[in-house]
Amino acid sequence: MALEHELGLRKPIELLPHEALLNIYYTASCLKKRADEFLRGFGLTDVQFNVMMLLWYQSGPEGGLSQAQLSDMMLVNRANVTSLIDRMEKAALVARTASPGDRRYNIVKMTSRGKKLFAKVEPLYARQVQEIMAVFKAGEQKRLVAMLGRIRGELAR
Amino acid sequence: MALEHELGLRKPIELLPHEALLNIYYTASCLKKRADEFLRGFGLTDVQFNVMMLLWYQSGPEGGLSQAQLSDMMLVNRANVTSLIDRMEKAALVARTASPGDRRYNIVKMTSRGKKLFAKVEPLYARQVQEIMAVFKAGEQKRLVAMLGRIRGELAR
DNA sequence: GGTCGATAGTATATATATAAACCATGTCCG
DNA sequence: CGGACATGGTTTATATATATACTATCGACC
Repeated sequence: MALEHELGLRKPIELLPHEALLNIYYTASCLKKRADEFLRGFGLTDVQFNVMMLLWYQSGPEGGLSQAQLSDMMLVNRANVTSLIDRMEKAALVARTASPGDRRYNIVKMTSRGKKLFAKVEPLYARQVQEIMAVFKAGEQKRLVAMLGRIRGELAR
Repeated sequence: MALEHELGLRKPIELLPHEALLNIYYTASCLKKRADEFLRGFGLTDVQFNVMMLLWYQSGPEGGLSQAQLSDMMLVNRANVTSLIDRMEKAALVARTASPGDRRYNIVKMTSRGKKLFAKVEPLYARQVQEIMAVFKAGEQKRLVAMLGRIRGELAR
């Protein structure tokens, strides 16, 4: 459906480039809401789940990631990661451990509770993602990925 | 560029549907950051500018929009609009006015300062949007809009 | 070997978002 | 009429985000 109707606008969006931009923006917002709603049932937020996904799939040789690495991989300010990890540590999902060589770093690792929860939730999450994205054939998904990559490339210039 | 490299991931994103989802999510995030950066120069946030755009282009016969209408058009909780309009009112960008017929409503209207600022900023903003989206021809932009609409349609089911 | 600059994490102030509970007002229907 | 229900706005608690300034640590270089 057209964004114009979904938002209940009285008048159409005038410029096509702006309509395209708003489509990206609001589609991301809808996807986030859906993910949050699904994950709330497990006591997680989408951001916290993303941290767990990064720790699960992207951990380095020390068995975790530093807060700075997490902030890079999430495109957020590193100040943000402090409170995020505080909350996740309080929920016993992750733990800060000292880095052996360099005392500036915290290595964030998943706890066994975190791992157990992630192992349970992740397949259900992946299934949802696949169901939603099944509106596209693989070729279309690749085309979408390529288009969005071009926009980010333009933004980075 | 591929998301994998932009985020500095050690391993590729395994599932294409998930890669597509993350592309939407991070592209929106990059667009938001860019808009915020541009608008900060005028003392605005992207959300506040969006409110002004809605008030400018979508105002009803009373010359404004209610907070509930704004929340619908922005896909946010109406609780959120209270503090947003508080801040914008403090900055003298908008004003709450009483609705003639129904005392439950606030009609939010732009102040003359708000209108003057918007009239100055909007053309510059529109130009930026057009420059960024100029990586696509009009036909591609339409295809992108259609694809994203299909995803939201799937989410709404 | 001590100072300088870079890097990691934290603290603070502020903006945006949600959910949930609440009050005031409108509407509808028996 | 009057109670039930719906709607608009606010409040509160909580989560996420930014910018900025601060501390601790590390490395490099004279």
